[in-house]
Amino acid sequence: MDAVTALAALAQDSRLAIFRTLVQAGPAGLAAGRIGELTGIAPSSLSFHLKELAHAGLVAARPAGRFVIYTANFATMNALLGFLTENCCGGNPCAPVCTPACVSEKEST
Amino acid sequence: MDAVTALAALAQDSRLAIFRTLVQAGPAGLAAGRIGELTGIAPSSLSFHLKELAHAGLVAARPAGRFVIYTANFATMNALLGFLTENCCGGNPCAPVCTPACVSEKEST
DNA sequence: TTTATATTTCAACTATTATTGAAAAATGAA
DNA sequence: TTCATTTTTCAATAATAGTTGAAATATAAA
Repeated sequence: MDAVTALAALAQDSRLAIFRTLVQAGPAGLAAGRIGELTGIAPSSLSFHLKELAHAGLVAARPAGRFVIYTANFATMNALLGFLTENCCGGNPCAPVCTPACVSEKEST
Repeated sequence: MDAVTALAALAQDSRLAIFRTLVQAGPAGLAAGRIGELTGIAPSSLSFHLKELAHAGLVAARPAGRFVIYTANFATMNALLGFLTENCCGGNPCAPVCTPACVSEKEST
């Protein structure tokens, strides 16, 4: 995982909105068009940003008929959170360092 | 907290290295020059990036003699992590949603 | 096959960001 | 006061990113 790539993917209004929408949608995901409705992003722009998120490994695409279903990649998200807080305070007992924040059904193996 | 601002601040090699160094240094923080030594970033560039991080609320500066001590802002960091995972899977029982990853002494009140 | 729907691709434009080196400001020591 | 150290500011340069609208692709329905 490239943390800078993932962070850059999230560091943008449209993409952050898309990603959070998918996190909240859970492992079932949402069709591209539905994401567009929920976020108010134009199709062209939406496609661009979904690709950026996919490139960063933060979302996955799965064709379903003439729809494309996008889902958040919870493993990447958790890895990113872990990376940010890695070895916090030099490992000294400073806090409850608990990282995984969301685990989809498929990834709970 | 503006999440996009914080993410943008972290979405850059030098700044991510600086921030993680400060997270690991804990609440004691580090002088600017020491951060430069540890990360290999030139003074001018370092000053620029520290300001970006401070603007985003991710680090704080504290003068000490002719040094300036920088510290990570753990509250902002935790708020950011929480924002990313907010209402994960629509609130359904999908995972151990535990967010705070690091709490400095001063912020444990 | 024809039509409608869903999504992606492309080109053009505008705006923002990172780096460098030299100089300036602020503080403390001699 | 004079000198050395630490950090910040400034100007110039080079590279990257987001939006829009029209057209293209692909799948499904009539």
